[in-house]
Amino acid sequence: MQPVLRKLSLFAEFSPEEAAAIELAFTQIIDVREDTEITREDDPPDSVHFLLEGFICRQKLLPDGSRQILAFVLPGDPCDVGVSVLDRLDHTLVAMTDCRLARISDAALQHLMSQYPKIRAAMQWAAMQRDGILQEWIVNVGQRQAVRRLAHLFCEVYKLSAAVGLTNGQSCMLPLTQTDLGDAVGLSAVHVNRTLQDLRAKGLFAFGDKRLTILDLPGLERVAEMDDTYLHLEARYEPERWQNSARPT
Amino acid sequence: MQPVLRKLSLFAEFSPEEAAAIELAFTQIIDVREDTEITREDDPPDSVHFLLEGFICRQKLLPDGSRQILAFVLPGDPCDVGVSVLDRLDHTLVAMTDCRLARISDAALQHLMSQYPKIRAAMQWAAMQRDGILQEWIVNVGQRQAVRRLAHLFCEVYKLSAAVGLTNGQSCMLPLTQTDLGDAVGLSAVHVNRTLQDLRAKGLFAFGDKRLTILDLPGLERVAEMDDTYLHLEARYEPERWQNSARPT
DNA sequence: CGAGCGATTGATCATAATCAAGCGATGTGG
DNA sequence: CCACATCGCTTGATTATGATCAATCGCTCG
Repeated sequence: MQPVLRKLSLFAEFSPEEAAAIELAFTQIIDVREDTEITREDDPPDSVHFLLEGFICRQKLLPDGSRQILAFVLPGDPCDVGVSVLDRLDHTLVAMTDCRLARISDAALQHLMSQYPKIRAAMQWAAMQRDGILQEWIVNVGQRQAVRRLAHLFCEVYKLSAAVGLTNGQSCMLPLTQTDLGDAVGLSAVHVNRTLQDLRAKGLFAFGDKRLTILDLPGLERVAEMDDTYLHLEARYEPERWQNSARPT
Repeated sequence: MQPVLRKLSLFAEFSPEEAAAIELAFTQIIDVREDTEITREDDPPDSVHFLLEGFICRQKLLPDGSRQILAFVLPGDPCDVGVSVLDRLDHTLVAMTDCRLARISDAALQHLMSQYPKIRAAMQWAAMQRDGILQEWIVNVGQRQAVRRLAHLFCEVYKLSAAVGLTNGQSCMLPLTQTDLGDAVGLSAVHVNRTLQDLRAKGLFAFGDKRLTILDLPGLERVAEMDDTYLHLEARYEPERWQNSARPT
């Protein structure tokens, strides 16, 4: 199944017509090589990208050269929804692997959503999930200590991957170096290394070869104090809330 | 002017008709007292709130009792847009002062946006600004050291307040204790206290009596390494991108 | 074979947390 | 009206988490 459709299907069950509309909308393909910055300058500013294959980091650089990773983009996720209203982008997208993207014009996306309220609702759900993740990252970096922080990140990535069927057995893609991990959770690479050793010693997971393998998910969740409400993986489309969304109360 | 209209007007100039539509949509008023948790349980789940007066914190509590503040909600800002698609809320809203809110049904909001593309664009702009702020908070908490962190927060609050005319001279509302500040930037209250003393010694601002007074904005911005691109205060509605938004390319 | 990158280790340093106590203002009940 | 409790701010002393600096090792790749 098409990755975007697979992602949105977590929230709503789509009719064949809707599924076809989604598949059709995402036919313009762009391939990007590993380590490329995916800026939008070279691209019409009235379009939006979705990731089909690969792994992307949203990140920001500071004047002193340090880097903060803001989010991971997994296949099926939008890269830059909504940015067309903006004057200037405030972050960078970096391909951590070779990636395949779908480009869609803003107008086409608007059209898709106005034709199919269910698709609009699903896109909104995806945006809410993204916001929830951003918020949880603030919590992670602001409150948790190193071990918990990394464990939490691993839980999150694994659960998101598993939800859209991107796992092989107990493992999922995580093409990051220890330095990258540090930039994601606000720790130095050295400390990440030592913290990973602590965690590995507990036999909760294995991390290497660009993959994360979960050995003991409940154990990892306990260490992470994971409460996955914020991923909203159980949210489902409730038509009665949406079918009359074009009329006021 | 109505706070929501004032906020959205940062992005787009509204016709009298559009302005009237906005004013009309936000007529159902709810008053909330200081220190109240604004949950949505007592309220229809198909509605959304906007803050008209007061100051609200979005926050999350951890199992060990620690708290992370995720965002500030200023007059004119939406409190909970989009949550109607969710199964469960993943954070709490707390009124830091007595507040006045406007409630609007999801359907009415959808109607407003479908009638007026400019209003839809402005709402999307507000959402993008919110996301940008969330991202910058991750950077703040993840990368910056204490002095910079607090300075950055102060710059942000002041600039956002100033943009919507919520400043008196050089001062704006900031009804937080030092403990609250700590929970916002991921520092202990003790360390906030000491850091504030450092900053005060530089004569950049004054903070007390629930207000923040800026004495030297350029100086404060320098300390904060503030780059306010992420607030997108210069973004403006470009009709050519939106007027045909209902048709595909 | 040499260069470069990522992982690893050790040693030292620094930022910020924690613990503990005191102070001043405010508010409340006797 | 006073005694007392509470809250927020402040200060000092100590601790700890994590950063920084520096070096080594293994691996891949040109």
